[in-house]
Formats: sequence, structure tokens, C-alpha cells
Amino acid sequence: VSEDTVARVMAVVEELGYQANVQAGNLRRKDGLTNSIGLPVGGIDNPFHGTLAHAVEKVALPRGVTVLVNSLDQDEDRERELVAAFLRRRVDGLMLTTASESQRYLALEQRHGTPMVFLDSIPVGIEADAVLSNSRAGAFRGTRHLIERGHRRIAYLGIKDVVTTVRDRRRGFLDAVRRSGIPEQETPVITGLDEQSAVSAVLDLLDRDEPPTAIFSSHFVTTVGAIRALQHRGLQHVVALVGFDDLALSDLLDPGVTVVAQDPQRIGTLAAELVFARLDGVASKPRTYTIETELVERGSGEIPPPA
Amino acid sequence: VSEDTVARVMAVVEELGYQANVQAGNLRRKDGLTNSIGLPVGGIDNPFHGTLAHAVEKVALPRGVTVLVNSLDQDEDRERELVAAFLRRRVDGLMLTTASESQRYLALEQRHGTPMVFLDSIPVGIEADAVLSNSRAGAFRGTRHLIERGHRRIAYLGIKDVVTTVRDRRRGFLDAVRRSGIPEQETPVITGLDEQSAVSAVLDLLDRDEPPTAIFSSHFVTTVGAIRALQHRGLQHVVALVGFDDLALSDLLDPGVTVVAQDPQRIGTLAAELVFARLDGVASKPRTYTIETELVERGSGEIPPPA
DNA sequence: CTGAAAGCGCTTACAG
DNA sequence: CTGAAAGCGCTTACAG
Repeated sequence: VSEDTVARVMAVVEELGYQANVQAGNLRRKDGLTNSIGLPVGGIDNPFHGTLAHAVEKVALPRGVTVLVNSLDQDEDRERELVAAFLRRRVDGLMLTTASESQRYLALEQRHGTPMVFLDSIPVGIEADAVLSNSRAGAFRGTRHLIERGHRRIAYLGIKDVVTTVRDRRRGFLDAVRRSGIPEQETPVITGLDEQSAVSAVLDLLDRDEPPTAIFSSHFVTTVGAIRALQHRGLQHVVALVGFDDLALSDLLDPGVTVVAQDPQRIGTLAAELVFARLDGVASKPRTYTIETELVERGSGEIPPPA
Repeated sequence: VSEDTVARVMAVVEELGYQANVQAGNLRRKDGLTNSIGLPVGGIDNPFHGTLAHAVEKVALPRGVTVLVNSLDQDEDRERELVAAFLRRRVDGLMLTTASESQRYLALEQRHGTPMVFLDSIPVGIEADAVLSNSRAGAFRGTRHLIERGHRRIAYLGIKDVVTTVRDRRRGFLDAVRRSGIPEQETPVITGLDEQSAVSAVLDLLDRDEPPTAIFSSHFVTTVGAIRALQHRGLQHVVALVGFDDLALSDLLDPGVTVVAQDPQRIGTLAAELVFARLDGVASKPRTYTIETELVERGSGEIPPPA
């Protein structure tokens, strides 16, 4: 073809703003890749998941891969619909946070060869790579932090715990309590909470004859609830509080909130690298990668029990 | 076809986990729709944009439309790449927040009939629907709130202002200052800040012979910087502060942070409805929809100037 | 109403 | 190396 013709065609391409239809191309392409990966997250407006998704995007960008992010809103049906929609779009891989109790429904797709990596949970009913915080150790450490300062009556607050990681936080808490010889009846364990009910739960706890001198809150929504309740009673400098998961601006609060911080950036980055390694042909046995948490002392967790 | 055959086929479909390839279907489909819309946001980990995206998803879900969300990270080149990638995927519509100074590059695609709605900015160099906060009125109201309490030396903090909405906040601030007869040299206007530089800027301001008695901060990152600086000097109960954009947990701070709150949920919902109306054939002249802000008094903005 | 053929816009394997 | 044909997996228009 003459150079002149090429130039003329390119000019028209420019003029019309032509963009090749990737879907048409994918249809016949040998590798069958769509250069996209699906990422269902709990809620795109949740800061933990937002950071996770952003970290994944950053790894995908230089590879020219588009990340399809959608919220499953803690709804098991929605999770399955989202996954089905991603598969109809023939995503090259799946990175998922999950709201379902079992992910066996993915086994078939896995056998078809679609790489999948779980974020922030260990898959149930299926074997696949997973990247998640060491929740049990983190909760253990946060709780021990309170015990070391002399607390014995420590309350545990948690959300609904269908997912393994959330259950692990409770386990870590109980590990620490048991190991220190504190009788379990002194440590009320309240789960299934959201922010509102956490407020009431803490107010109730504070009304007891022997109220807890410290609180371990295993999720950021319950931590916010606990802070509201403590501020409402003016006890934020009296009752100690350690929260699992970091909170925006928590260092600006008075007292600063001591937390067991996760590293969503690192989780997202590692998980994305894993998916791409699988796509590049790495066929080793699926593994669970554990990311350590960090105890960040900011004040609320260093309050001693009353003398 | 016999019922028996249908049943046998369906059984195999089930067994293999078959999902129809939507991209193959779209190729020949008459309406040419892919049931997807593209949404480039500033940063998926930014709470304002996260809420925006989530609101859009909620409108799209019952219509069976997938929202392709990606971060442009305030990078003009990335914005254009993202848009190009969305067009190669033949999205049915585009909803965009923007980091570019002009969106003329979209004119061609618009003429091709792709509906587009701008979120949180008015398009430049192109006519299209836009949904955004009434920034100028909001900033005016927040600033007047300080003036009404007797403040005259009010500092303005802002980020880099390429986008119209950010410039409008400064205009609203200046409107209020001028209307009250305060000489402009008493109201330092500092822009181009991020959180770190906002901290230093405020510390510098406080070191002046005649430091400001109040601060109007036009972006949440500068507001956080201002709070840090004030806390650092122990002046958070002395210097008044009004921020534009709500902040997570800002009601738990001491003092609570008075803000001019935007409504990202409403912006996202309305913008999504607009795109779908356009897709349904509504062909009226493009319009700009303005969402009012709300002044939320929490304490920091109600601090009077020193007697 | 049913079933076989054409065609969507690309990539790929193949003949010249 | 170049160019025309086949084919990806669907939907649609058409013939029976």
C-alpha cells in the first residue's frame, strides 16, 4: 500500500475519532484475552475497598489491563450476579472480596482455567490464592496491648461474622483473653453490630454494675459506634479502646484512636501481581498470603484501668 | 425442538457453567448497546468519588447496566486514555469527572451520539449535561457564616484550581469578603496546596503579626491540613474554621468541624438518571444541574474572633 | 413458527 | 511480504 494511502486512511481515522472495537477483536484473537479483570468489592464507597481497588488499578495500568470494579454491597446474590456478568464479559481473571459463605459456585469456572485470587478472605469450598491480613494475630496483639496495661474487663464488639477474617478477629481476641487467665464471663462478646447498634451496645455495657474498662472493637463501624458512645458519656479518656482497621482522621481525635491497622494497599498490590503471575502461566499450588497488621498507638488504647 | 432436548441442553449448560459471550452478541445486535457505561473518577479511593460511583451503580443495577469505574488520578493523559479505552469497549454512555482543562477532545464522540454527562464540573469546549454542587453559593455562605460572627481576617486555602468548581469556591469566598467591605489585603488567598503544604501554610499564617482569626478551606485535604496545624499550635478552639466538603468523623473531632457539605449521592444519582434518559432518547438541549450545598454547624465555624 | 444462512468487526491462517 | 478468505460466537433477517 502506498504511503499516501496510509496517510489518507490515518487522516480519516483521526477525523472520525475511530477506536477499534476490542470486543470484535477478542472474538477471533488467539489468546482469547480481553485484557480485563473483574473485581467485585464489598462497597466501592468503603475506604478499605477503595484503597484495595486503587492498588489493583495501579498494577494493572502498566499492563494495559482494565479493572472492572463493582460493589456487591454485602449481598450474596449480588456477588454471584456480578461474577456472572464479569464472566459474560470474558474477563481474563477474577479478584474477589466475598459476601458469600461458600465460593464453591466458582469451582467450575476455575476448572475452565480462569485465574482467581481472593482478597481479604480465605475461599470456602474451593482452593485458590488468597491475600489477607493476619487477623487473628492482629486481634491477639491489640487485645494483649490492653491486658498488658492492666485491663481485665474487656468487651469485644464485632459485626456479623460470616467471613473467615471477621471470625478470626474474635478468635484472636479470645486467645489473648484465655492466655491471660481472665474468666470469659468478664469479657462480654457482642457481634452482629452496625454503627448504630454498637452505640447502644456500648451504652448498655457502661450501665452495668461492673462496666468494662476497655473495649476491643473488631471493625471500623463498631469502632465509630464505640467512640460515639464514649463521647456521649464523656468517658473517652476513661475507657480504653483499641480498634481493628485504621480510621481516617483517627489521629486527630481526642484521644487519638489506637488501632490494629491493615495494609489494603499491600493486599491489593500483591493480589494483583498474583493474578498476573497466574495469567503469565505460573501454575504452582494455590497459596494463602498473610499480611501482618500494625499496632498504631495513638492514645485511646493506652488508657490504664481505674486504680 | 423436543422438551427433552431442551432439558438435555440446559443440563449441559449448567454442567459446564456456560455464560453467553456478551461481546459476541453485541457485535451483531441491532441496538448496538453493550449495557455498560464508563465512569472515570478522580480517584476511586477518594470518599467523594467513591460515594459518587456507588450512587451511579445503584441506578444502573436495576437496568442491568454495568458501570466501568476507573481512576484518572488527576492526570489529564490518563483521563484521555481511560476515555479511549471505554470507547474501544463501546460503552453506551460516558459519565465523567475530569482533570483536563478542556474536554474538546470529546466533541467528536459526542457527535457520534454517545451520551455524556459531567459530574462535579462544567465541561469546557463542549456542550453537555453537567451535575455539580453550587460551589460559589456554598463558599459564599460558608464565608459569610464567619463574617457574621465578626471575623474580618479570614484566610482562604485551596488546592490547585484547574477545574471550574474549585475556582468557583474561591469566587464565592471573594464575593462574601467584598460584599462585607473587608479589604482584600486582610484576606490571604493561598491556593495550589495539598495536605502537607496546607499545614505549613497555616503555621506560617499563624506566625504573622496579624494572624487570621478564621480560615475558610475549600477542599477536604486543605481542611485536614488546617486542623493539623491548629491542633499543633493548640489553637483549634481559638481560630475558627469552615471547610468545603464533608469529612468522615468530623463530628467526632473537638471542636466538630463546620462544613459546607456537598451531596455526592444526589449528584451521582441525578447524573446517572440523566445518562439513561439520554439513552432512552431524550434529546433536549444539554443542561447544567446545580445541587445546593448545606452548611453543617459543628463548632469550629462558630468560634468568635478574640474580643 | 422453525431452521439455516448471513453478517457484526475484527484477527488469523493461508494462498499467491 | 501482500491480500483475500475464513472464522470467532453470537443476533437478525429471511426462506421454507
